[in-house]
Amino acid sequence: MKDTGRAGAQPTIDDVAHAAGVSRATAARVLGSYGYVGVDTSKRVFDAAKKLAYQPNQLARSMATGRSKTIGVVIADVQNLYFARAIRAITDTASAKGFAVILTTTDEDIALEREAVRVLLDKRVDGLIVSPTSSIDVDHLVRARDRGCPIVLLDRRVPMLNADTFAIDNFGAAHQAVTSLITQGHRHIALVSNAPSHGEKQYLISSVRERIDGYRAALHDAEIEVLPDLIVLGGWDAEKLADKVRKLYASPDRPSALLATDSSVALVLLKVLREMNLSIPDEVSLITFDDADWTSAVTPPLTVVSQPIRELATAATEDLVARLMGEAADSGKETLLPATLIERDSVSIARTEPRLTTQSRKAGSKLPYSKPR
Amino acid sequence: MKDTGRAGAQPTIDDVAHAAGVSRATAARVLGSYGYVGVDTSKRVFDAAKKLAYQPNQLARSMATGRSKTIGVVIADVQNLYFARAIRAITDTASAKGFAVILTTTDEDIALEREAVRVLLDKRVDGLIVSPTSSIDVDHLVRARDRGCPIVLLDRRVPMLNADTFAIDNFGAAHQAVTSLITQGHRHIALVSNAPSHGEKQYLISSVRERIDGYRAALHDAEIEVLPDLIVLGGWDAEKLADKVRKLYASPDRPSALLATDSSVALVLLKVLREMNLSIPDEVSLITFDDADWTSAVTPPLTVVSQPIRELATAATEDLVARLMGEAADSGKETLLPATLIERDSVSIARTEPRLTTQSRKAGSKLPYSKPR
DNA sequence: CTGAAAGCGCTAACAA
DNA sequence: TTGTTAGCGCTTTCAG
Repeated sequence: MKDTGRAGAQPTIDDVAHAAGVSRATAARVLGSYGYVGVDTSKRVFDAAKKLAYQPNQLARSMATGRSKTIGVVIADVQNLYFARAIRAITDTASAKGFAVILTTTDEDIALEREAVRVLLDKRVDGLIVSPTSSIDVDHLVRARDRGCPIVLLDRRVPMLNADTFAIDNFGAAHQAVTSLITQGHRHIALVSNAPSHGEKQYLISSVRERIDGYRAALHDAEIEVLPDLIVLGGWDAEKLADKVRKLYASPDRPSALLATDSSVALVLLKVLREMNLSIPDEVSLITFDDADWTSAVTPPLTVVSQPIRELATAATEDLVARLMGEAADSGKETLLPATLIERDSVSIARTEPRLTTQSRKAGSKLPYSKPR
Repeated sequence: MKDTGRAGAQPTIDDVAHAAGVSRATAARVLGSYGYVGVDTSKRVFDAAKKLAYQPNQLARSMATGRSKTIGVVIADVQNLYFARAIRAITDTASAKGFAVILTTTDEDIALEREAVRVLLDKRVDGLIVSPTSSIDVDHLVRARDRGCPIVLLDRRVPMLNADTFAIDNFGAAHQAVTSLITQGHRHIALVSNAPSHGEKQYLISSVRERIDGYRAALHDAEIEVLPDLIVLGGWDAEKLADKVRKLYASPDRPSALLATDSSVALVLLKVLREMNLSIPDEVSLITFDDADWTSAVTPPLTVVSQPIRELATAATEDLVARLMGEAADSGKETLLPATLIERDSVSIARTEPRLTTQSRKAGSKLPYSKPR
């Protein structure tokens, strides 16, 4: 049913050896370029290989060497700007180093993350780049590491794991952003995230938790009270997040400034503010993490905390590869690259007049706020 | 340092067999759930496996069965909205079917595409989902298919390959979009793409080519002359594209409407129009392919041609998997899912007055077409 | 410098 | 029902 008398498919190294009139071991040596081989023998083998269009079977090679030249990537969702950029950087640098990338997605679900890691381990990836959903629910990661599968962490920390970690200084970045808002006179600043609110503080994704801490610290440093209601954790359903934000703006003391923990949150904010007819930056100032490509296309262009995503992911991959190549080094190192506050037009000076409440306002001021709905 | 006297790492199926007091074959049977096995033997094996935390080595399994339970994905760039959504759908449905996904990126470079396919073939992926850069430079794909690696195509066609293809009706979608513009009175409509202009028409990515054809046909149907200068192919450098658009708007007969072939082009357009102080939709109407999440966050919200990306990618993956599972069916089938024109606020009625030229204008007449340059 | 042979961990006939 | 035994394609001692 197949073509020639020969078997249906791929020529093996034996075929090449045969065609070149050498032993399999010799063929393997020249094809794998190791050991000593006579120059003319070598040529014969190469020729034979080319003629047969020989493609080494990586599976077999992996089987024999114990290394698959593959790294596993575990992230929440490729559609998220941060991860999209990260993955691009990872595949680029991995393939430059001769590694392929298996991609898995967790949707921030710990069960899916466990499953993903299991699959990756079964496939015998040489190492893992993960952006873990939880910083405490990490037994699967610990086990992976103990089985000899190196792990590097991206964007999020896992203290227990003692793995190399690549991220920005989230605390500092949030602190800086909030401080810049305070400097503009804002005192009623909310932080909005799409991380889920249920559970204890330590269940939060570490980067978000650190941003919250930075936010609190900045307020604290300015002697502004931290109001719990101004920290809104919406969960991953955009519509629910939107509702919470609407509620936030229905209350008498509306924030005059917002800090969004990522660009998809910013999108929700934009939508809600528009539907409530609140103008940026006149009525509400806004800063968001992540400089998505559209942030300067909206009106007004958004002030953002820009993360060096590509650099982080590249560094993470290089670190992992180095480790796989045997360059030991002790793990647990943290690489914190600087984030940049890019000031555009979504932040303005807070009005010096008292904030408007539901019932009254002063001349020269804006529209009365009407409870939506 | 490890547990029992056994070696450093992963327990093998032999270990399990040993621990359960059965032969390797039996252990394999229960673990692989095939063949007949006694119920209590089965239990013993399971227990042993659990106790040893046995993880089957997929590499070995692949080696033995000849199938790797892995599919390769070859696309241009994860950062592109279309591919990000597609990949999400692919990984989701693949993993639901028990397949892992190796991701490669070509950046629309045929050499990289070749390389990617080679790597994937070496890794013995069971099948390929590809969005090929070229519709004629496809020998590597043909070879892959001939080697027995099924291929399904996403977004783009390759006539020579006779592979199952999943896309929208690009011709029809573009035709519809342009027609809707014409209906609003526009007659000077440009199509803007970031596909590279060099080379012959057939070197264009097929989806873009078809959109251009649809654009021409719509104009033709309305008896509007097709001006070559109104088809701008910018290449993948955003800045160069921006320059071409600036040039387009520097000429006396500026288009009153634009069709962008994807959302990243739309972003460039937004930027240029803003910097030239041209307002949408008053001075320029705009429609773009792909309903990126930000399209309704900008001012004004953009009218878009929305593609059912997730559905397409899911269908493609299911098709491939079915094929891998042995469900033959003849290949070459084309699945064209409907795209939707979502009308928002970036299109308005063309002014009936003559368009303004830099120096003068006449009442009621059209602009004379001047051969640019 | 080259060849023979022993695996890597698993599957799949074929026997028992 | 279970065990024996070949491999899958490649790497890698160990002799020669």
